[in-house]
Amino acid sequence: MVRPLGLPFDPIERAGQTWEERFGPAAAMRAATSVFRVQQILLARFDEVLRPHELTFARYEVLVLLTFSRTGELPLKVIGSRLMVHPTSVTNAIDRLVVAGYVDRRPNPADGRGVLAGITGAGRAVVELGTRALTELDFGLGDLADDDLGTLFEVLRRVRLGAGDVSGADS
Amino acid sequence: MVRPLGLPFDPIERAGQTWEERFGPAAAMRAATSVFRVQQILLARFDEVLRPHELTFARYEVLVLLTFSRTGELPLKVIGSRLMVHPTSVTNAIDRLVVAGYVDRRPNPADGRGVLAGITGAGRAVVELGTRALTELDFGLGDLADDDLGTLFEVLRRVRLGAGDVSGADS
DNA sequence: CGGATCTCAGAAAGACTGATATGC
DNA sequence: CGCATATCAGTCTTTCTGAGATCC
Repeated sequence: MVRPLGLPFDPIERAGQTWEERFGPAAAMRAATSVFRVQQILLARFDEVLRPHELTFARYEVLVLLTFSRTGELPLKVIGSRLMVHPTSVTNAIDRLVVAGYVDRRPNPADGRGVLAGITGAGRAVVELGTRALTELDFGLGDLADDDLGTLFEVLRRVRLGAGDVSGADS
Repeated sequence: MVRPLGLPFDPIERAGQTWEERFGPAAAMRAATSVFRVQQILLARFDEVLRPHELTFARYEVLVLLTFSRTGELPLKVIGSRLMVHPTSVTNAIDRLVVAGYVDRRPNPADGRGVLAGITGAGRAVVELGTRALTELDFGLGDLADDDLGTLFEVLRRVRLGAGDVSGADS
């Protein structure tokens, strides 16, 4: 749980004011800082409700991705690409999911170098529980109206597209 | 630097589609996931331009806060509160800033238990460099118009307020 | 005294580098 | 052969818990 600050003022707004006096326009600084703070708040909320299920949010995402595939298994390579995490982080996450019994490793019949992560019955069960917990939590965004959720997604998507999250058309 | 994915589709949008088929409304999930991804992108950009100055973004924030105080020094307690980080994280960050020569520790004359972190001349110089680098980078948000920056800040502020970032009035 | 401030030891997670075995 | 796919060892950063020293 993130400690509520309970400050008598908004620290980001306060910093923005001083910033404008010293350095100039602060709109980008305030927005970027807000992204950091909100990410911290959301991650703390997610990990809190997932901890009883022996999951972190990162590991939960892996399981969701596996349930989304037709066969319940995916090459580690694909997992890393979709979730945008480092290859060694994937190996690490899968290690822990295997220990928890939520996933197992299988050789990739289509590629002798590759490894498939396959979700187990226990994995499918825990995804249900985690999803219910996160949904009840409104993904930490219960203070936002549907309009705001859509706006937030669209604005952030512009940043992601600029970073090369997507190359081609489609979308 | 965050690896551009170059996927032929938007992985978050794709996940959102499957989510709606399986679990229901996906607006909150898409927005939350976007916050995580954009935070990752911004942090990578920031650390990249700050690394030559022996700074991480977290440490840069500490230095900025110090330059914003009249005397150039603040109790560690206040730093943690403003930047919303754990006390031990503050101790750790200050340790490294001291080693880099950007900060020194001073006893707090007003409170024998407390410690003040004071910025040095080298610290003030490096803040200038870091600020210039981040400003040139538009804080990673160069793809957004001023309207978008304001919208992003406002929407995220609603989330922060709900989390207790601010208790009283003012704002 | 109870409570606040800070430090330390230790654990955990994730991100990353560099090297390696294996197979395309 | 060069290249891709893991994995491993090890480092780094941040976060957190629990304990303690110090002082209000």
